Amino acid sequence: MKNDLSKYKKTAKSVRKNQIRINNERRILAAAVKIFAGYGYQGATMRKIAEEAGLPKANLHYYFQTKEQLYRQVLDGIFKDWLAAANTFDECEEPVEALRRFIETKMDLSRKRPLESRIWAEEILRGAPLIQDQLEQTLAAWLDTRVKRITDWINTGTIQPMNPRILMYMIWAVTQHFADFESQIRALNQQQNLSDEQFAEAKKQVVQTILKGIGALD
Amino acid sequence: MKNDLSKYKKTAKSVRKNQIRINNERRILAAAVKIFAGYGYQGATMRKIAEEAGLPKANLHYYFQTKEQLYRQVLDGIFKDWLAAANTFDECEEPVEALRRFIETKMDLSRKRPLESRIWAEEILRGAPLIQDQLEQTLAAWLDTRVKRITDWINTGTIQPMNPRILMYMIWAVTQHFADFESQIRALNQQQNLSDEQFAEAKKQVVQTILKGIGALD
DNA sequence: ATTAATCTTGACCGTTCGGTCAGGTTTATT
DNA sequence: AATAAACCTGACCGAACGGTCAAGATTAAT
Repeated sequence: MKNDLSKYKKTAKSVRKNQIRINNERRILAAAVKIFAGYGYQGATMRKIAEEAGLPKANLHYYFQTKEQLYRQVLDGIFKDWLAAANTFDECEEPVEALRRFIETKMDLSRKRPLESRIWAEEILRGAPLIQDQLEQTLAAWLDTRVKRITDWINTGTIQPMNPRILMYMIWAVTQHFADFESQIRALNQQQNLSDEQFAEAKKQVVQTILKGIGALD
Repeated sequence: MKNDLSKYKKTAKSVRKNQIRINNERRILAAAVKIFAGYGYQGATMRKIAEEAGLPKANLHYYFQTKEQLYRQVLDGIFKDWLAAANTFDECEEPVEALRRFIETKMDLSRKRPLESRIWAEEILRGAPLIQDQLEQTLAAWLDTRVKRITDWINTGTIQPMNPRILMYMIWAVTQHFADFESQIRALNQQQNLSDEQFAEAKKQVVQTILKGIGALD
């Protein structure tokens, strides 16, 4: 039980004590993101993560009992970031601006955190063995409320009739593509990652195409 | 050299002889597609593939020397199918119809061959270590000629100005999403895969949104 | 019927994997 | 200064991996 956290009561003592733990957990998680993104869950090894973190392998198991637990914490962090970004959808009452902000935020997330996007994508690709619950509950609930909002817009004639779920799938697909398929895009762009200018152009065109595609522009 | 194929000269003899080989290679490749799609390259094991094919593991190594060679052949087959489907882009002179057919064919491919799409996606996700050459050469050349066609349409005022590459990325992203993220879509659809009707609706909306989005409709 | 080529397979091999553990070191508390 | 809690880590373990091989079975050619 050397790893049992329940003994940490909220005293000044434990708060200070936690500094080492917090620090090392952060290092390990950052290394895990890199390695899981680069090799996949099965391809990633505790040794590679330990090397990346600059710690002996046994030390990883002191903070995270198993590889799967470490991976779960990585996934949790990604999901939280994703939800935070996705909630930009609610910042605006007006459909065009709400969708524009949502798409732009998702594009920015793909640009800034491609590793996390790839880890998520691989998990889904493998059938979401570890995150099915989150998908069926948290994500499904998130989607349901946004579908209702879009349905309201349709019913009030603000935007044209469509299936809101399919719209959301399209937005997710396109925005995440720039992170998940980065290596393919690079190969098709003279072996160069998209420059900031190219990415800005892509972002603009994606927003424009989708908004115009659902009849929210013109 | 028990696996050297160079000894097969084009005689009646070798043609008949090959029947067993052809048959077993097909079985193994079909099993490999299932296992690679379900577990990823690293997660797939020769034992699992052997079980799926109903053959002893050593027999796999008789037909395919290494796991990597087997995987390469799977990728080759996928790439050929992909190119064949993609060439529907050229069947029509007129932009709306050409794009519509292309999108629909890609959607059908995602519906009928989701496993292959997932294997391809995972390979790209991992940085395309084995298919970089194909991407940089064959796929880049394919894309270049289609970009030229779209540019012609733009220059003649048939469709509105845009970056054709980004359009193609969007089409790939959206169409492949229905195969690659199938498990996520299922989780958001009452744990049910899209029915034929739902998929047909998605296909229609995807075509409609993209074509309208680039100003090719109305 | 004989021979040769091809195909089949259980048993085995070296390597690497995730994970464990005893015992030492550092840090915090009294 | 003494004690306890937390942290650290080299060495080790059983299991599973990709791959090999010798020897037998099957098929085709003569």
